[in-house]
Amino acid sequence: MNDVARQAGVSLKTVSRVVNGETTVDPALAARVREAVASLGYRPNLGASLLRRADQRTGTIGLLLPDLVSPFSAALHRAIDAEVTRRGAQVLSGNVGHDPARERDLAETFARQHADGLIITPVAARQSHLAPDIPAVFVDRRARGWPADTVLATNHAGAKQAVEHLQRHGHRRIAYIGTMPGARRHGYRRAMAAAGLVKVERNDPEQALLEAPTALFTESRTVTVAAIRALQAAGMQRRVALVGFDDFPLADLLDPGITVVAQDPVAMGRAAARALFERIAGGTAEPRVISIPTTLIARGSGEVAIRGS
Amino acid sequence: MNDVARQAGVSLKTVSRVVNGETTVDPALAARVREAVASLGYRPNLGASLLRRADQRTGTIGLLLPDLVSPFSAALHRAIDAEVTRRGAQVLSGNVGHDPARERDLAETFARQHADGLIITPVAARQSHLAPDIPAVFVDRRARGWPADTVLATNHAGAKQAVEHLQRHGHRRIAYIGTMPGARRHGYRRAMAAAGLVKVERNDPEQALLEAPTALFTESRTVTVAAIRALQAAGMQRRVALVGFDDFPLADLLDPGITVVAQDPVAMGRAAARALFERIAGGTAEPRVISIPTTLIARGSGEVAIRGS
DNA sequence: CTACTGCTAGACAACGTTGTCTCTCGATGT
DNA sequence: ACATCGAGAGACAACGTTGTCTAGCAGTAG
Repeated sequence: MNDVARQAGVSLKTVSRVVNGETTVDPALAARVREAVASLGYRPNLGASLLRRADQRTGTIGLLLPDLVSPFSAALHRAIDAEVTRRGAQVLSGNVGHDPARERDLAETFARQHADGLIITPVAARQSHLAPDIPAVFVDRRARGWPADTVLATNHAGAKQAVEHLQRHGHRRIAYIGTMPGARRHGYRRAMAAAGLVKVERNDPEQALLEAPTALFTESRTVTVAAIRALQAAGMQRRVALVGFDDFPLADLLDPGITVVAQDPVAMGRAAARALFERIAGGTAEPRVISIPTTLIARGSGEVAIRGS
Repeated sequence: MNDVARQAGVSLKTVSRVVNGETTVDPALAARVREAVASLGYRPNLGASLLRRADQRTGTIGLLLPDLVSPFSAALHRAIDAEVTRRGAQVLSGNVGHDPARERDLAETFARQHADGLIITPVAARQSHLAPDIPAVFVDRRARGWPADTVLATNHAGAKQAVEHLQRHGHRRIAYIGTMPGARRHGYRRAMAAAGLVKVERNDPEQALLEAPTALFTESRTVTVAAIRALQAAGMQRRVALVGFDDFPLADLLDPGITVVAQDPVAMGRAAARALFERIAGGTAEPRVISIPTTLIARGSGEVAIRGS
């Protein structure tokens, strides 16, 4: 900035004024300054600026996601990005990859980079490591040890709806496939108990098929795909019904099309971004949970007829 | 830092030493300092540190991708992330979304945040806007106006291989579907010309099918999926052959499985990260192009028998 | 017992920027 | 003609940190 001032023949402070778009500068001087800025390739030092400045905003939002490859995360990212960009800020994202240490490191990095706020799908056991002075919003999972707005799909209701859908199609031996505790599993249990049916819960489709179920309900996209493979390998894709939690691309092009409980990542992302901007603006309301409804999309695999045994 | 020094009863500089892990501090003092740091929730100011510091490294790599939703980008991101993390640095990524202005803004942001380097899939017409003092590596596309290492798939050879594969299966009316100029289209033309066949190039599968081709070669995943839909809609998925450029999840579960020319995003990401670290370390070799081979994966759609017409 | 060495810890300046204060100069009102 | 005012521009300090220099002190050799 010194060099710019020298080349433009003005004081340091005047350069600062021009760079910051203050109006109390003679247009002729301002032009000279801008010219010097361009010719020297001057770039303001964010750190120094932040150091001195009162308003600490950087226009940057940090996004921490556990899995970049998942279409759900990707859609969420895109929705958040759209909403944040619409408000003139930027999203920088980091890949946590289910590693608690990386969640901590990345959050720390964003904090040091003076992100205005964070949107996080928590993977660590507790989130108490987060910087207390940076607003955060959680999405897709609940956090622990750090009260903040949380955006969730209606996991329990969605799972219940999926199982009831299978029950309506006559299924009574419905297996749950998945490895996580949580609302989806709980929704399955609730629906099965309500109908007086025996619960069958397994970690993977191969194990589940040993129990001769007539229908499968899968906890997540990964498991759904594993189940499709297992059914195709056994040639049973038209004999055993399948409903998966979480939609995915090409689900409609498979044969049969895969019936899913679709989340709404666009609405979730938008809600998360909005909640975050409210916090950044100084909102101090009690932390709340925002629920985004799921939708059952019937495509065939969830409606295969039950075999007379 | 002042507060920490006061609480620990030491000087400012000693706190600095402890925070930076210098060894010339009495262990007892260091322990007092660390305790004070923890109890006050002190977080060093990156900006101020960078301001004073000689070594300007931040351990941060910026990644600019055009499309988060594409499995190729996601895989690339993951591979880069793995390689960068392995070297103790972090990746922060931004979604450019095919918008040249956002490419510029995000690159600018990363520059201001003192990223050590950038990995970019260029979308803008020219990359001359990039900060000259920050090493950059391009991946998946060539840049213009900014010489740097570039990692590319063997697009020309891959396309040629795909078309030759179809020719070997007896196809003579092979349509190219895609909208971009470039090496893939050029590879198609080369292979067709070499076999003395008539080129049919169209923007979308519906138009291409009007020409009654016996085989389709699609330029990218998006187009491949559109072609699958079109073929299924017309019930022709077993009569018209299809080879797509770029692999995608579930390609093997479709019926027929989709034959593709697979890129190797893992190798590409790793190569890009390695090239970048060489530049960061001060490598000044002539910019080079690193080619990563593609592989044809036969799954059925590219091998459907040609109908005796 | 003195001079020297080695090591720890503090004082001070400087990094690049901006908030505040002050100065200059021309315009306005009486 | 004189006092007053406002707008534009510069001087200066301060933000939080670290590189450099120096002071203090204990241990060691002569």
